[in-house]
Amino acid sequence: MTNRFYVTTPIYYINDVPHLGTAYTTIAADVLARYHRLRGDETRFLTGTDEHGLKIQRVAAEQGLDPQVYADGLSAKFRAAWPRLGCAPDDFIRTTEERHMRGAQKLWSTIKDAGHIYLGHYEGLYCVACEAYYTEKELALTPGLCPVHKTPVETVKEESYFFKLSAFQDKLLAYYEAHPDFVRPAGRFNEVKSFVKEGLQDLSVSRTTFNWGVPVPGDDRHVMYVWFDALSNYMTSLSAPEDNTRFWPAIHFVGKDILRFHAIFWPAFLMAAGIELPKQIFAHGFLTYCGEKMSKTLRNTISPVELAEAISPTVGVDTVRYCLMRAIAFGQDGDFAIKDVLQRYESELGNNLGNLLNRVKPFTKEVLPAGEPGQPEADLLQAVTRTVDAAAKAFDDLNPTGAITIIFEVLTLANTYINDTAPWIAHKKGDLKRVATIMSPLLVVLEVASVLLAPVMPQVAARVREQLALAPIDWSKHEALWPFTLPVRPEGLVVKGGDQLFPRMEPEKIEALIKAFSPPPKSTDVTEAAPATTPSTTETTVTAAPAEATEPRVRAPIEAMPTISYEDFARLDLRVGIVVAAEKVKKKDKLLDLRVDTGDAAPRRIVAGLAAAYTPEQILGKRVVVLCNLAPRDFGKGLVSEGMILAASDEASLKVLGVDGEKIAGAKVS
RNA sequence: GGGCCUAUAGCUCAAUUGGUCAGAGCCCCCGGCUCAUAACCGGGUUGUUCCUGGUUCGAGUCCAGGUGGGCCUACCA
Repeated sequence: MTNRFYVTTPIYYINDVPHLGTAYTTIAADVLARYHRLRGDETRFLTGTDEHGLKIQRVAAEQGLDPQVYADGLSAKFRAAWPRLGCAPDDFIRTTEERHMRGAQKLWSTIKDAGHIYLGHYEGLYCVACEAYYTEKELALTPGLCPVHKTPVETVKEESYFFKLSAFQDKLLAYYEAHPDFVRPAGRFNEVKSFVKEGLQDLSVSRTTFNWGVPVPGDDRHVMYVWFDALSNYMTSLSAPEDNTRFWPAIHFVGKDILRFHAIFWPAFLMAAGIELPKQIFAHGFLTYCGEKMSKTLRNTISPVELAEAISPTVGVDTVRYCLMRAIAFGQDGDFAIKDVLQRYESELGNNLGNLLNRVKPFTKEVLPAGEPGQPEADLLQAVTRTVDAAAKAFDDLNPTGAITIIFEVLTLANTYINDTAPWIAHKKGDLKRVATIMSPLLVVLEVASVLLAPVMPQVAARVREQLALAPIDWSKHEALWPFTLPVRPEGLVVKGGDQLFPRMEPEKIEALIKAFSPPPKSTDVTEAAPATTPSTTETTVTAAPAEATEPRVRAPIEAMPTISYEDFARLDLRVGIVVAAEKVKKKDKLLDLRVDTGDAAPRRIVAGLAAAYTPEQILGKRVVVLCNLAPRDFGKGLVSEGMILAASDEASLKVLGVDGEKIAGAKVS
């Protein structure tokens, strides 16, 4: 029986460029796909691009382009990037392709016919960049602005189709229970489970506010929600141009940020359609680069392709692939640092692997008749056999990091073996038979390593084999390793040799690489904006969100709101208030429970989301501006707020409005 | 607030279901070798396994509580 292996990456949204993060996912998928090909498994590796959505439609319009033309250009960048990183997907799907749109519509119709999609209404504040609605509550700290993008949200009311996600809560939990490896690593699975246990709401799965998407079957006014559209790619790729549905179910590689869509929404869609669920969803960790979070600037600056080409035109790509797989335990967060890459290039790849090949060459110019293997030879061959099994087991367990570690251990053993057997002594004596005996297992080590490392470093593997005069790797099935049989080299075979695989870098080159691929200095535009300020008088306030600080600060365009009359304004009962009591609300991180004297008979209670910006002590006694005739708001447990304290906010902080001088409580504000 | 993950040598990380002196690489020191990319091999130094309790014949591993770091989620008039 043929084993099948179907691995997918997310389809990448084309408003971004291919960067280290997406490269990591894609390379990991490629490594596993290559491994399974070697095993002779029928293998399919899918990646692609997600091209629909309001955001693309708008940007294209701004540039005066047809959205399809715009998408064509960006998608092509992704398609071109992967081969340059040694990745060879079997299919590259685009959500704007006819075959995908047809397939997504078919999935939709199946789910609708089964009664799991219904027509309703959705009203809310929408962020174009997120493709998501926000509740007003979610925007309290940044009124009118998306908390993620800091751009204005838009009030949108639309008719919408809904998916009955709520109906699948129990079925999902039951499925999770029955399939303990459905999501890996286990910790991530726990997160998914607890999210589902907290309750699922029906999901709005269509939009009418734009038309750059897959039309809803039978209702052209609607296009599908991007996630419905996007997730279906894993199936639609299998149906066209030829029938590959036998590959289903897939293993989905995803970043942990989009795990929820893959581990909850997607399985629910599939259940609704009566389709088998994915075999597994593997959430890998996030990378930092040289210890820094992946900010927008970093993403744009640090190009994995350019790094690979700068390291070496021949083995740079494989070096990057190797380091990504080796340095970061697959599934965990990790750091990718240029210094670490150069270190591993020299030490592990150069000294260990490259040098091993090099020191074998002088004794194996031609394969000569060998004598009976002694104990050291037998031991080394034993180790090789064990390595093949152990490495395969690691790869099978989606643990490329472990596989690499195991393979390099046998290389160290081989180096030890040469030291111990000292072939140069026999060589000097002219005992060529002894030399051949010693060399024989070393050639086995290198040959086996060339196959085992091929998934990670296909180019390097090819070069090793070329130098050893071995046939190229058979990517449809490399028979010799599984089950493992000792390779026999024909006597008289001339070993080609060749250049060093990983030539030592000049110190100048190392320095230049470190310089070129170090993270750019952090943006200091905030201080630059105030040139008159000398450093000594600069405030040393600790800003609240260090993660955001690394992002370039782009001032969001202020969208003018509709004009109102004076009468409208006069309806606001605005007064000066004095905070006379303040305490934190228990169990609510951001809420302060305040008593404010607004000139009424008694201080009024106001619950305000200010705790992130003010401690009770800081706010106590402050003169603030209060909107007094706002409808009361109940926070539950008897917490009723009878007004609102005006505050100004930007992405950095939140400050209440004050009053100059000593105005009395209750003074009118207009 | 609810939840998840994580903490092991100077650095990066390992330690099958609780079971022999807690290991490896890098760095550093000493020695060996000279085929090889000043490479290779051997030896050595470094640990309160974050803290406090508990279960057990036995805990890095399990339990409870705490601390640091990361993340998911909720409240935000």
